[in-house]
Amino acid sequence: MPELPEVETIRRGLSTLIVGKIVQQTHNYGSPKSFPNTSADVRQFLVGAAVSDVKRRAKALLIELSSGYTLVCHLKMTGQIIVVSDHNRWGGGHPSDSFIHGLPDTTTREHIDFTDGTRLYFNDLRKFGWMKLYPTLEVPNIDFMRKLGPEPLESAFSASNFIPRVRRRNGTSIKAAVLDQTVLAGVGNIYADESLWAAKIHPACKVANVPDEKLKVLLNEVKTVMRLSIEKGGSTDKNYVNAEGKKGSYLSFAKVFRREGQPCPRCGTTIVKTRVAGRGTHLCPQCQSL
DNA sequence: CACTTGACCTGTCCGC
DNA sequence: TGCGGACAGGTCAAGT
Repeated sequence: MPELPEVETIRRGLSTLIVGKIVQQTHNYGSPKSFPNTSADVRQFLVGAAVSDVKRRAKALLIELSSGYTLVCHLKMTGQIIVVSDHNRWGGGHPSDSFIHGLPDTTTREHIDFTDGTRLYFNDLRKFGWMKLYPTLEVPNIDFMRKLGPEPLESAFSASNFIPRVRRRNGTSIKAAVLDQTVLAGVGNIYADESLWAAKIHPACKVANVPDEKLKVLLNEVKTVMRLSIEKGGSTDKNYVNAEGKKGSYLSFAKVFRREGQPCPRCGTTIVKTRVAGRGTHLCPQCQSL
């Protein structure tokens, strides 16, 4: 569920909450793999290191350390990263911050303690997410990173760059192509549906049948939708929260996602939910004809 | 090679 | 009420 806007929201939170803090210890809650303290020789680059920066690439968080290592985190579907300060931990927090008061909970996989008493929780109900240490210089070369397409919000990523990339997937549906992280990075199911609706393209339409002009519109809509969502703190469908444990409000601005049975905001036709590219897909059958 | 489907997990919701 | 099954959707591996 965390897509680009959600991960970017977490990144912004982390950069104010943990940059400059020093790792004191880590604790694993019995999760078998994919966590940094499974190997002592790697863990030495975590404990004692200061957080120097927090970056994002696609849907991955990059927590850079003064040791020359980077903690790379992918939240997949249900991952959360929540930072709790001493202030909250000892009862000074706001009563509405129930996530914070309930931690750790049954979904907690790992926590990292900083020397000032701040604690970072990595929660993941479905255990698809991972957190791994890599030498910072090698991060761009790890398999997951090398295959990624451009960041949609980089101004240099224009239609002239996007169109040939999508055309490599001419044989598949436009939705599958937009979800393909090698075409462009960071779009997931929510923002694929939203941007295809905005561009008036049927998600099941073959890429080959979408004219360049429409692909150009689509890229612009992807950018617009992503920017709005970041502004709204991302989408909370079920369990996404930001680094302070708070929900995002983008879904109240969504036009089709999770709105099956409701009228299309553009033409009033009832929004339907179908299956495209193996995913639940929301669309307006009037605006988005095949 | 290009593309699609299933696996990875666990909680929730729906129908019987 | 309880139970089984479908579903949620990011990414990789396996299958067509």
